[in-house]
Amino acid sequence: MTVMNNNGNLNAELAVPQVVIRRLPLYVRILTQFSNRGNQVISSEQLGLLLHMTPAQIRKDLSYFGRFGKQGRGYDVTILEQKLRTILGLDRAWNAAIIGMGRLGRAVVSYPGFAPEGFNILAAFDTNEDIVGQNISGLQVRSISQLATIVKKLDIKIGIVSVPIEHAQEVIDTLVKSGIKSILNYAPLSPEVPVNVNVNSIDPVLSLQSMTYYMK
Amino acid sequence: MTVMNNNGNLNAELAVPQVVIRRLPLYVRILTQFSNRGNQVISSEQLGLLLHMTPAQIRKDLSYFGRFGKQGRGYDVTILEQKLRTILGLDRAWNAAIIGMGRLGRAVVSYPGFAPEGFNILAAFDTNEDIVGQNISGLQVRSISQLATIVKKLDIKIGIVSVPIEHAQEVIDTLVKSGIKSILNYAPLSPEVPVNVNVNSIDPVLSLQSMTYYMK
DNA sequence: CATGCTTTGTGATAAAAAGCACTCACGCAA
DNA sequence: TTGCGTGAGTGCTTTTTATCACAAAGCATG
Repeated sequence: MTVMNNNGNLNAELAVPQVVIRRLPLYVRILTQFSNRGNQVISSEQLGLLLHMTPAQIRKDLSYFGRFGKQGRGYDVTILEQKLRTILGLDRAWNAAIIGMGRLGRAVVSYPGFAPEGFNILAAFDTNEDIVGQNISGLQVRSISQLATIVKKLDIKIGIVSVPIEHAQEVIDTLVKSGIKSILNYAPLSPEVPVNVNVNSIDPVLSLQSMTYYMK
Repeated sequence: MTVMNNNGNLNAELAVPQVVIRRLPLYVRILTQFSNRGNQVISSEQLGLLLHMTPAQIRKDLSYFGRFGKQGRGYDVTILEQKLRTILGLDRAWNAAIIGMGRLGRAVVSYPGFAPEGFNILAAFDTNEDIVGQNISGLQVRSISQLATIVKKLDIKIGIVSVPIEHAQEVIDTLVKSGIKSILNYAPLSPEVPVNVNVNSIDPVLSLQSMTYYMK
């Protein structure tokens, strides 16, 4: 794709806004459901209805990546799903390691939503020597000192942080040092990471704390 | 506060953007930490450093609610924290009920992050008659048929949904019918709710699925 | 194979959000 | 006191995001 950006530079690949990227998985999910119900074609209007967004936004979002629809008809559900999965890198499996095997960590590894989507937690770590060595949900808990080695050996690309807040930054630093570029963080802080590392935080308390604003 | 909005109408209360509301809990959290370390004053610059955002944005956000700082000095940590807690409605406790006491629900009720922030899960429900009646983490699991009664009796304002996706919409409808206006949803769907009901979804898979885009 | 209906793809426009930069309040020090 | 340095508050500008609206494309139907 050759584009001209607002500085007039040719061939500067137009970056896709992050908001758009964050919506693509929603589209994938709906397409999967829709296809499972036996539908072959879906319009941006139907998608919008299911996702509570305007059809125009969906069409715009998709137009960043190509022309997937047919005028007067809509999108082929299976094809669009496949295209989006490829764009997002969901056409392959990703290996993850989890650090922190306390209550939260145990809940995360036993959550059945990851594996069907191709996210495999292959290794578990902890700093507490009482926990290290235990077998939890089929995972042998290892010492954090082995992190870098195992990350390389098992081709782990994603780090999941489920340690208490006071150890979170330190653990994240260790993950970064071992070459991890993507971190799913369950600890309630805004971690410090290099710009080329991606952190996404799961924080239900923040969600509740903003909802209460509307409850008075 | 008397303001003139962009239609020229007087006395139309300027709505605070939702993005701003979603950032306030972050400020509260940092202020609490900062105060625990014995600091009495914080500048928008320091806050911005800790939260990875520009000082200007923080000042703008706060200016929606009043003038809390002192020029040449910064913000009194304790006072600002208290003001923000009041604005967000965090100066009181909120009662919640959880629906779905499977693996996920058990993990949620045993998560120790809610209570210290004033979110108390006072009741647990399930549809499965094998689970109803059990005592889990000190909560007697009740039948969903009792939801509306208990919501009233215990003054429950928040519903937490941790049922499998196939029951989620139905459970959310039940919550709405029983008068709940705020829902924390752990099921992977975009639920259908009336406009006056607020749903916030916790969805780690979506997070992972957008991170993979940047991992190729 | 024309006609009408539908729905995409996309420039243009509007709305929302973020950031800049300046004024002035405040505190401190001499 | 006065003068200086710092940092809040805010109007204005820029950037980003969302929406509009319409031309063109595809399908169905007769």
